[in-house]
Amino acid sequence: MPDQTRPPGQRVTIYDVALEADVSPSTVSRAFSRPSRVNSETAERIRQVAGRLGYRTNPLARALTTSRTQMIALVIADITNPVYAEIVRGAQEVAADGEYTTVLIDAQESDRLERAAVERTMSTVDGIVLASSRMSDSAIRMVAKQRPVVVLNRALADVPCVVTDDPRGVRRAAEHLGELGHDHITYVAGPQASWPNGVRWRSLLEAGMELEIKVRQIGPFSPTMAGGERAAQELCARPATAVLAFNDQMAIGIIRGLSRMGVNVPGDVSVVGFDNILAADIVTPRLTTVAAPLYAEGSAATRHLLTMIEGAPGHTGRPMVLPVRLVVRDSTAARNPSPGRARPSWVRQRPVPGPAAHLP
Amino acid sequence: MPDQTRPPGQRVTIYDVALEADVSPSTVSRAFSRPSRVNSETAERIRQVAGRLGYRTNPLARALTTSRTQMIALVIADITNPVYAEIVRGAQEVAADGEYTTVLIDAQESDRLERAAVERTMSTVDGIVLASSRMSDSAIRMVAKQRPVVVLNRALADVPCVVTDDPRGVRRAAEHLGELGHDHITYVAGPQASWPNGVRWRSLLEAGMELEIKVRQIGPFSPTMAGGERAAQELCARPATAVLAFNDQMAIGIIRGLSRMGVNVPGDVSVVGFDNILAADIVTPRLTTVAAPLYAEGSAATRHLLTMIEGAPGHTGRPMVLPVRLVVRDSTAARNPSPGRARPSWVRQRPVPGPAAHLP
DNA sequence: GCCGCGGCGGCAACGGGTTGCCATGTATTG
DNA sequence: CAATACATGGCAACCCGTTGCCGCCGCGGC
Repeated sequence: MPDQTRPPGQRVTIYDVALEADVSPSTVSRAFSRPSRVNSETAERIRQVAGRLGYRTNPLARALTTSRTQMIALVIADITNPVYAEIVRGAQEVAADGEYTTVLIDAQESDRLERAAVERTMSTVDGIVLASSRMSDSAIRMVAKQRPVVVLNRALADVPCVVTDDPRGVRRAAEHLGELGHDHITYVAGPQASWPNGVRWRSLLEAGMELEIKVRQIGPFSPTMAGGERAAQELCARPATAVLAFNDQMAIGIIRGLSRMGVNVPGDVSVVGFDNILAADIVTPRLTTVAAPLYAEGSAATRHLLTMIEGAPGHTGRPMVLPVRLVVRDSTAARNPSPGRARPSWVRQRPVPGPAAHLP
Repeated sequence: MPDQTRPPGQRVTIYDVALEADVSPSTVSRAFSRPSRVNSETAERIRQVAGRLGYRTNPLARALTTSRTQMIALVIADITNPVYAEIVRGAQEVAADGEYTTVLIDAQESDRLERAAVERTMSTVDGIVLASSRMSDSAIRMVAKQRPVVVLNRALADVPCVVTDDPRGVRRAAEHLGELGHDHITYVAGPQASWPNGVRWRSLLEAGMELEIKVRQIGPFSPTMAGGERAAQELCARPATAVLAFNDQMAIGIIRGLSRMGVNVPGDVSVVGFDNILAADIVTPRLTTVAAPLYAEGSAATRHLLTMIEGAPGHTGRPMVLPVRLVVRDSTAARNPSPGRARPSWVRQRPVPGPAAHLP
């Protein structure tokens, strides 16, 4: 009886338990991984002994043969962006329920960093959720070939996807602005590598067509408050009465930038954001925005991933689309009539006509 | 020559490489893990073959013998709280530099959840950073006995700690309010399980003593905007002209709650927060707050952890303390003179005297 | 010519579970 | 009562690297 109270400083293994419970190591193993495969009394006894000895199965050793680590990776574009907090929550909730641990990877808006991190982590996890990936389609497919992958906020053939109904959100925003008398909407673009950015712009184009509202695009800008403030400057050069921003952070930056330059929101310009982050409710004026079901995005994607890991085919047909809704607050208002002037009253510089400029 | 182009669908192992390079598996292993131990030409040849075959060493198998997974865990109290974003950034930066992957765990402000997650993850990681842990001291020590641990935002004997100079921050805030004519400061407490919460209150007590400012405490409240709004209600029952909140989110909630009730900030009440989150700069009025070096906290803690993992003793003497600074913005102002009245002008209810009430 | 030593590579024993297959004993069936 | 099926448990191989130790070889020293 070598291990009376506890083996010295070592970890307790199935061998220790086996010795103590007077069975073979394989039986101990089975008592935990395939309880039906062992007599229930024996199993109970083993569990008792294991509990007494403080045995915990070593996940690495298990993973070595089963190649299942019970870990999934969640890759997000920018942890600094509050939208991801809720997504992470949703994902972790589902993962924890399924006894999975989540490895969070912050890509810092960098294609390169993201690839490197994914590369490094891939072999250690059972599956990957790519939330707002900045990688190329081909890179994603490459990854998907080696591990179960679910892509969030991006549609991609042959890979399971979860997206939000951005076209509908944009449409609702456009309708809202149209009802307020705006006949021209400026889209302030976010990162080109962002898939929703393209969708939102194209949806606006389409909505503009149907609703007979003129649209144009400026940008791209960084999807942050600073990016929004830069956009505000450009907005002065090419004035507008209604702005749809790629996301809330930019929208807030735009409001701040505009205010600093003496432009009144929503008096002179209406601003609509995207995401409905917490801060949208605390800026002045409170931000009208398209709300996405963040938590649901994270949980849906993860749930889907887990079923794939469990062996389900991972239907790659149509992407799963989650509903959005327009939250109307105080940053949008009826268009300033500015009688007798085609351009809003706050224009000081000569408006620059023509299509939007694109930064390199 | 069994594996011409590539073995069917299997992973490439050192055995495949060994066969192809005509050496023994151990030599392949050494070529990667101890290059000096093998002839440089042989090593080069092995590397060539490995490259051609697409060999990647399996981190799990390696971990099994070396018991080093190249992963660390970072446990945070609430991913919804933006302070942690920067901390995570700092930690991940350092970790990535050292070729470590970060497992992020969100404790959701729950002692129980945190313990469970740590328990589950502990055996898979080489070390743990506990940022604002809600666990008990003894639970933390238990964990620290099994793995290298660095604690952030909490001081604890026998465990390496990184903290911010909150006493100094509180002191500066008190001085600032004192200079504005406030002779009474109300501390709005956050979670009791939060270590800094205690420190901040005690520091305020002390500062009040020295500066001859009366202090009291209300709460605890949840460290969120909602918690702040609840606090605002209580503030109406026990009015104050100067408030120090546990953190920025609560401070923002307080401002909103007060505003809604017709109380002017900073006209009637000055509010100071803690952390300097991004939103502090976008509320109206912009929030005066004690700024902590978030990024540095994360990176310092992680750096320390990595040295411990590399075998350094992990000096457990004094905790490492990081400087803070007071950022004065618009939520603090000279005390409303309210001539002829001892209580601020907005008091409608009879003030309740005596020490602060504690919620259970 | 013999000995010692350093460089290099291989053998084999791990690490801690998992699992296919077989042996035993008991229950069921004809 | 024989034959078959099933429930249990053990054996041993395996997952994929890592590493202690040993052997071989060539070289320099005495």
